Amino acid sequence: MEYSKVVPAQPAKKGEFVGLDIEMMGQDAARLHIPHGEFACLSIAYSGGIYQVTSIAEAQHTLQVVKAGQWVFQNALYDLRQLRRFFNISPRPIWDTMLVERVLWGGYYSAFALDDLARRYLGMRMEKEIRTSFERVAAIMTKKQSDYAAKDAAVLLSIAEEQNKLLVGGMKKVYWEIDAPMIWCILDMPPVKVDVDGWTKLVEEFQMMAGQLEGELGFNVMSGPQVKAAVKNMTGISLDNTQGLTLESLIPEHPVFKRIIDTRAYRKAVSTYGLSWLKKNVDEEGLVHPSWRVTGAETGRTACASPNLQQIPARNIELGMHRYRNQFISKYEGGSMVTFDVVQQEPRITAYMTQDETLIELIKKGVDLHQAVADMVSKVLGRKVSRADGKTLNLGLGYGLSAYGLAQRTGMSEQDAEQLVVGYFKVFRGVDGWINLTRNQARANEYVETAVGRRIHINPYSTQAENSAINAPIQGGAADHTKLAISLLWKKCRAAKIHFPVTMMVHDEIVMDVEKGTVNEYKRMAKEAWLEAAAILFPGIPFAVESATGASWGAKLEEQK
DNA sequence: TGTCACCCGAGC
DNA sequence: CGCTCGGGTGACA
Repeated sequence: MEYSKVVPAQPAKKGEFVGLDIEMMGQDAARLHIPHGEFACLSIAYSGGIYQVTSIAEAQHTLQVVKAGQWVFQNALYDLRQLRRFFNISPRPIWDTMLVERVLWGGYYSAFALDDLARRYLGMRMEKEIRTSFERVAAIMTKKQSDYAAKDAAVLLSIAEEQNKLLVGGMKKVYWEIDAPMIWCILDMPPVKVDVDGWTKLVEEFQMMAGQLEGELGFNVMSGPQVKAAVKNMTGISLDNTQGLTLESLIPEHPVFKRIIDTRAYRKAVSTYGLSWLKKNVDEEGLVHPSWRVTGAETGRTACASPNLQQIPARNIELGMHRYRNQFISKYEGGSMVTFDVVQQEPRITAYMTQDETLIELIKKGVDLHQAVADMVSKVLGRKVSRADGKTLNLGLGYGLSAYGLAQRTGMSEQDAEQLVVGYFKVFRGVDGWINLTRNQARANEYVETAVGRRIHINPYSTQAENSAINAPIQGGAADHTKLAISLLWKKCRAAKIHFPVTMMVHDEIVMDVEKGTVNEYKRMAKEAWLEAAAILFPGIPFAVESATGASWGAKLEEQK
């Protein structure tokens, strides 16, 4: 690998690809998303050659030399987050090979690391073990490591050039208008503050309940075999599986089922969300630094890990599990947590995709959708349909709706489920038509698209192909909406020269941590962002958002109680 | 003792 | 019936 150890002199031409890659020494592999470690080098590849600089000052200068180019990173969040520790970098469009690859091949490939891309586009095998060797603490890089880093930058450049031939039409728009701007949003997301004492007390409470209940039951509720044996012994019932839904359907048969379900909830509360959660995820200042992913799911949804803040308990209010959300508080003196969520996001997107007149009419009227669907299906079937069934239908639609699945989820017979589905399609002809059309498209193209053209590949050999074909454009459309809204809000904040307050993104909800006296300004901007994004992506469909303000993230749930 | 498949369940 | 991340269990080396 031929590269020079001096700062490049020749400025990058406007818009030309510039491969950039940094290496850090002595990092902890478990928390790569939290900036730490020693800067080792910045490698750079462009028309002017391949260079490698080993000091922060040279790195800053190098970026100035290539500032006119189109910067290319593999997982830009990592590199930019590190570089921003040392000097300011103005937001600019970034070609992130990993993110572009997800836009191009979401649902087709499942591996998006640099060596996967190198093999895919260049037929090249990369040596993984050198890459991981950077994690070990060492004073200086070996020649081998240095060569490897330089090669990374050159490879990046070549991959970007290949991807550029493919990124066209709707995919180009999705990347530049939705996904790429999210890089800067995530970089600017502040950490989240947790009330460690409150959390600890909660865990102790649940710990006691778990121990007490499990002691009374006398077996380990987390063990499938033990639950099956105990249930057989106590009730004579042979369980196929021990899932919550299965146990729930048996509650009328014997009191043990409810006890198992509740005990499991307490066990979950103290395992996944126990003291180890605090120890692993909260720093000395009570702050949590999660790892957000611009595109975590094949459908385009974001994802979050270490910890995953998109799965903090909220629903089991009966047992008080939602109180975990009360522990997420403002880090400002007198500050507030402001949540904003989209009301019925997926049904609205379904209405846009299907252009079903009946569904659009219901949304325009702003009625209780679950009840309205129940009433209308009830009318065509000539029998009572509950609001709960209406809700199941609305929700199930987003999952690809099948009578089999509906029956599985609700415990109703497959015949009843089939009847409900038939009734639903009689009422919503446009939805029926769109589903058939979309499934045909999936078969013909092996991909489906969201409203703006995000492509999600569908594996025709998967048994779930039919359902995924329906789910993907709806779930993906919702992801488009949320990400676009967040980037619009980020732009508004920059224009107003105020900090970006979004600490969490939970699919159809954002959570902002705002300083005292700024609630109304942020609320106005967030609402505008949600609605502007909806008007861009789904014109003609009215959208509604709801917000709640309080001392914690749980304010919304406390209101609903 | 460590690794892995599997099951389960938290969120949307 | 869709998409995630993460923990516990039990089998196996």
